[in-house]
Amino acid sequence: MSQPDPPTPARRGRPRKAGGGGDTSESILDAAEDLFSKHGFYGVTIREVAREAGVDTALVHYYFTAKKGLFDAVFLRRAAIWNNERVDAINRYAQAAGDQMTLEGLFEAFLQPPFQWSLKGGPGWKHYAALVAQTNANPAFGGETMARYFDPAIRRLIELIKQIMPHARDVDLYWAYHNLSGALTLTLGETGRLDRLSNGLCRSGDLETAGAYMVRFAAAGFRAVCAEPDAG
Amino acid sequence: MSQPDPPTPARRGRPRKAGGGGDTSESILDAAEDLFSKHGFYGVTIREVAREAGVDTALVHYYFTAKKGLFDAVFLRRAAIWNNERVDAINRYAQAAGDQMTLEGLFEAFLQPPFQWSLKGGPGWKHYAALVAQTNANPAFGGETMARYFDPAIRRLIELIKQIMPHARDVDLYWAYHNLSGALTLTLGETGRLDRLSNGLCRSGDLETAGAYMVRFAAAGFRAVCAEPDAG
DNA sequence: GTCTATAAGATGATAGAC
DNA sequence: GTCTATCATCTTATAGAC
Repeated sequence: MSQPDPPTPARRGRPRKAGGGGDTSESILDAAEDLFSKHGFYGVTIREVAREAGVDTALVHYYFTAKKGLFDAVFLRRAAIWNNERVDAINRYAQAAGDQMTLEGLFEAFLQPPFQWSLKGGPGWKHYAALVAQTNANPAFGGETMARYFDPAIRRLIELIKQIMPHARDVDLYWAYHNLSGALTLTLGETGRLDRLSNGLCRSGDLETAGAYMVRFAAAGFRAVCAEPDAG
Repeated sequence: MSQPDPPTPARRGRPRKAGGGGDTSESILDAAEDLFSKHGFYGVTIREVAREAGVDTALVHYYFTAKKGLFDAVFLRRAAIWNNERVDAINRYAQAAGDQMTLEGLFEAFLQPPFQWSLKGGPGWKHYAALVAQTNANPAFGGETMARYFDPAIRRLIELIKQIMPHARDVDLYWAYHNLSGALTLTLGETGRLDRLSNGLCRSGDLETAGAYMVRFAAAGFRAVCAEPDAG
């Protein structure tokens, strides 16, 4: 099973006064991504971002003008990659599977990029996944970006589901997706609540397992919800 | 189908300098509940809470000492009612259904209290539902309260599921619940994202519909995930 | 591009009068 | 219980030297 390339695993140690190129703004984005994903927009100060990035406060304003601009930049940086890869993954699967497509296969393809990156793409991708989850659950910030970048990938997913279940109604599909979306959101947040609830039986950081369950759970859910009505 | 009593629909117009009893602290809680549910802990200032409640800033400190204390009080106020009612609802259902229990019936009972209150319990309960959703997705605040009050109800739910599916393994049940929990969380947030994604075909405020889909989706998901393994 | 210095205002919290 | 007044701190943001 081909895994998506882990794109540019984020740098760990950050050089103060980095000698080389102009990657200062990247350091700032990395730090902001980390902090925003953990504490939300209001829970983070520009000073904290600057300190974490090892740069001066004024530089944050120099590159991103305002705090809101910084947040938008963080959210935008990986949005296209994230969603293009999801679209490519399900398209590749559709092409390869032909009329043997299954919901399970489709969902696996759809979920693999975020899960694999969150696992192996470096800390940046993990933080970004948590940020996406948070933004999906409360689109106060990033609502516009969310719609522009994320919706098309979801619509393409629904198109392909319709090839598998031609009888399914759009309403049913959207409500079904809503259930999947919630599960995905909660999972990418990796809150640790499941660990405690299950007395350590499940670990919310175990994304491989989480993904496998989610695929089976959602596939069955979609089938139940989109089933042909009793009579006709 | 008996609906849970909508307990104390929160007062709408708030009397400045309320003549009567000492319900100042309730006004403060109502205002804080509203604001915290929309903007999170850091996104709300004590001044905003005081203004919304029509009281002085100092009174917030008088009653709740600190901002964190205010948040905890908000989260605690309805936690016991919320969860006791969920436990009662599924116990009543189990009693009534006997060995005719179904996953669908059980989930419907489990979901009804929050959904009905969010719909008909007054604005306070709707705000509280959104706050619970937010806290479940990011337990930075309320993690302890979450565990103490919410976990027992979930454990009871899982016990009853085991009566329906005696073969099911605990790991499978917890991971399955995690999927349901995510869907529930996203739904109670009523973010409006589904409205836009579906071009208005679905409204995230339509909790009746959301609940009906969730029951069918989750029941099928649990069955798929907890199915007896192929061989043995 | 990067830093120092600082403006201009908001924030959580408290002391004390009534 | 409620309000006025205020503190000490932290906030975003900018102007300007290097």
